[in-house]
Amino acid sequence: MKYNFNEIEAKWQKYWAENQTFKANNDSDKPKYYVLDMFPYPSGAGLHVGHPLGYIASDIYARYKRHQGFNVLHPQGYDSFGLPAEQYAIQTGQHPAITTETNIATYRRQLDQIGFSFDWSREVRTSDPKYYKWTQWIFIQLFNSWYNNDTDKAASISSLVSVFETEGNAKVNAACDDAVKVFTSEDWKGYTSEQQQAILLQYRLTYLAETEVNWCPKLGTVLANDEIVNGVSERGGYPVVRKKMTQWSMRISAYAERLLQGLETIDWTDSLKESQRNWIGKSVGASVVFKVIETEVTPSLDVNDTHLEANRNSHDIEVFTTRPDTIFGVSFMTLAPEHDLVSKITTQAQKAEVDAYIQATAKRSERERMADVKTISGVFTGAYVEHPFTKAPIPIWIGDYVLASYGTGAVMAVPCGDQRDYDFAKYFNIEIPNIFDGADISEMAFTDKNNTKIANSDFINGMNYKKATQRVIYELEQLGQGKGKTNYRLRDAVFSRQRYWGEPFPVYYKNGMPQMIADEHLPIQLPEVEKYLPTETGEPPLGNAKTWAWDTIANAVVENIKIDMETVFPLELNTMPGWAGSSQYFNRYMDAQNDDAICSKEAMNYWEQVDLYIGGSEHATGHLLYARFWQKFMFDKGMVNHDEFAKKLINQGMILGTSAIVYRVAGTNQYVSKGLKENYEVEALRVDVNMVNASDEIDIEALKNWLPQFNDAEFILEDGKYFVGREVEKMSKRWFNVVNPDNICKEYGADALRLYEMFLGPLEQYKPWNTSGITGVHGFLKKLWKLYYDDNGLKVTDAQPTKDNLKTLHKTIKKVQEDIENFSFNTSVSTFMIAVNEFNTQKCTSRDVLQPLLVLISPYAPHISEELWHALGNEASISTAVFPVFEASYLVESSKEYPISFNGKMRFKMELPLDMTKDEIEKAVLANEKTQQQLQGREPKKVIVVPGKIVNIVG
RNA sequence: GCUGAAGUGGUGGAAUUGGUAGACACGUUGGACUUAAAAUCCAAUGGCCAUUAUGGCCGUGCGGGUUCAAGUCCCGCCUUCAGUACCA
Repeated sequence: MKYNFNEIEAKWQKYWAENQTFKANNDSDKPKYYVLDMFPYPSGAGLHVGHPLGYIASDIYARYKRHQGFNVLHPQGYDSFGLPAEQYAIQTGQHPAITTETNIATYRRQLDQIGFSFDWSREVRTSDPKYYKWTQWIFIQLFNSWYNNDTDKAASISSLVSVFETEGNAKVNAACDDAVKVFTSEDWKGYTSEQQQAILLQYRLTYLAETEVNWCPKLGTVLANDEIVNGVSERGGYPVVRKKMTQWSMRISAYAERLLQGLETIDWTDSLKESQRNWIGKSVGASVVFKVIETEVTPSLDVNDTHLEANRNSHDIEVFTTRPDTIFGVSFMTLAPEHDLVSKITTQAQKAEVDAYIQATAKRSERERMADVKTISGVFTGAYVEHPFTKAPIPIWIGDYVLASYGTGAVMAVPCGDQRDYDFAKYFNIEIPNIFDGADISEMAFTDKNNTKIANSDFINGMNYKKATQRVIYELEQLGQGKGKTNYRLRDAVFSRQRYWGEPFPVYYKNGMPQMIADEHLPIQLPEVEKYLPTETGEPPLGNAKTWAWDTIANAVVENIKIDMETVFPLELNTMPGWAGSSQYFNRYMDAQNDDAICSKEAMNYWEQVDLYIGGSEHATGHLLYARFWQKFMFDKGMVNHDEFAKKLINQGMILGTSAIVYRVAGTNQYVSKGLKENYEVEALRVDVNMVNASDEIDIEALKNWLPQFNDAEFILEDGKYFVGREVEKMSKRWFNVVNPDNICKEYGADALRLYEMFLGPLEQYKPWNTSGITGVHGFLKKLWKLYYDDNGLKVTDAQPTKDNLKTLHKTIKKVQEDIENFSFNTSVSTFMIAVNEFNTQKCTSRDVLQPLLVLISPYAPHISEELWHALGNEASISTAVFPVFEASYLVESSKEYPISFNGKMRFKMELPLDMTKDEIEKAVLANEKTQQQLQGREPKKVIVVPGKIVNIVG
């Protein structure tokens, strides 16, 4: 019988689907295990061989856990809202739902042919109204919540309202907008409903606010910080500018500290945790208030602009510093050009110069400002602040090295202790007082805070950094001009997108204030639009919808013409960002068909949280941070029972493409083989890798037919062959280096694909795909097959296994089990190859070892294992089989080949019984002829014997 | 700059955590089978030297160190990749 993999794989895939072999049960007595993949965005290009890498790894683990007796949840779905489908819709008019549906069908076919053990009965699609109903629902819960810093958790907004009604907001310690004003209970009761709603918006966990956003004109939408790479959009690489817009935001900053602390409790990779720590960017220091000296200040200050901070006036400048100990080294103050106070404090004399500077910096895009960090620029405002302790006047400057978006947008400049302040001071000839004992600051600032004592600093002279910091904070508190403060870089996340293909908000507007639609009317479904572009007035695409208004009597979406602002109101035109749908899908899988809740309490109590999550590290500061935020919120609200959603996370690396390059002689249609290209002036062109064989030789006829430009090309050959150059880069259509798993499955089989992807190298690593190597694992599968079948049929017998048979089997069990548990799937493949070779050499036919061998291999190569498993007479699927138990006794040997070393260098080997004592071993080795030969009559100085391992003779 | 990861044959990568470096596979070379190709099988394959079998020397990015023994541990460099960056 021949190994007909195509037939076998189709047969068992059908069997698994029909028998729902991998359906997970929500009420089982077995222990549970939840293995999750990052669900894919179904793009039009389909899967390439790089995509399934992580899925194969998680599938091996899931199948292994099933063999270990766990009830395994291994679901899959689609993150099906997103830009490409919408871009395609704009170009073709095709509804994104249709494209998405087609793409999903392709993905499903491709995934199925690889033989994954997914429980498809729990499939979710983020663009499915049945699913996004719950995304909308969570949005409403966030809207109806605020963050109480005293209890350190989210609480319902109604609890906040009752505090306002009884005592105002003076004692409320909330994560809220900085601009919140103090009011009493009487004030509160006197406010109109709109005023009250406006105040509550400043507390809600999702709120509407005018924010400076990253606007991408080309995409016509705002982008989150993590969607921008090097100043251009991650998708498409278009320029991004800053722009003020009214947007929904998520108050993720409220959770900054808990997101940081939570990292300690989860088993994620260090690099990923570090990325998140950097992104959260905690820094501890102090906030200091500097009072503007009033001489020239324009009198038209807004006296009503009171801040929660006591003692603060509108013409005070608050700064954040991590070095309060250097406060006596302050010689100027720098404000960001965008700082609110700039226009208020600038003197008449400096006004023209300041305005010119602000205009110049505003013109420069963020990108230019980032690229150009060396140029020092700034301008004096003419105003001064008073030093809190010395009362000396300190000049206020503006400089674009200060960022409006970090801290307070103002810094106290200490040129002797900070290099940027130093450079600025040198450039503008500002004084640089030295406050470090013995430090040399003639060339550069002294930034080493741990190796100096403070000098020239009044009450902190002679103190170290730590003591001085404490003292300065204490003194500032006494003055009411500062306090210890922790600052986070993490910004609130903008949650609005001016796109069509995303979750609509369950929000309508009444008197300009947002109103939530009640839970029972969800989902609010995406309306039909005539075109997917922004409207002529610049509104988002939903502005094109004719039926997009909320009738508060009928509780239904109705036609826009019915809007009367009495009972029918306009609906929100923005949609939610890509990360909305992916921030809670892992909980939905636990109970995917539930219409009454995201997940029932019972299901939640059973599955608890994801035990193993496998996905790419590119989501470190996006999805993985937002999902943790939502999970913590849901935990606060008692919807889930863990405040981290994934216990363990592994980042799979990427499989890269190996592009093929031909060299065209400049200005001709001649192509020169790689080895001869040095003799010509050439330009490199990428060609389809599928025309190139394993030795880098290209099929010239195929190339000629590939594109018209090659039809009458001439080739300069080496040894009658044309060799291409190679380049390792991301697999992408534009480099013609995409390898399609469909072709691999057809030619070598899914099992070969699975084994080979694992064999390529460690899971976490980036590695190039090279199709020629697959013959190795393909050959292994054929050998495996031949171990069970020869020309006469099945050759497995009931013969007693030999000692050697058992030794090979148990060696393999031990190694494979260790490998799977350590996620070193690459080395298991080698282990299987060695085992099969050994069984071949042993001429093993014994069912007692060949049957357990199949179970070991089945997580990796499920189809062939299932086929042979049934051929051996088993009725049920191999996935119900128990993983063989390792018995150490089979590996015990009575003797071993000892390496005998001289001065650490191995010289020869010697067979010695393992039960010998140290002394006996030493004696035996010294008595050996070869040892004597090596010693040449000398006495050894020392003999080191490590029983079972090595003998080393020092002489 | 900072943070994280990593440097082992022509290539992908192993090495039981300090104990025979290069498993396994690709590629290459030679051979068998075949009219031929494919497939399959066998042999060789880190470098250098020697050879009648046996052998010898050098080798895990570089330079030191610890140790009977270092790819592995310590110190100091170099390089590559990834993330992040005027963060006060």
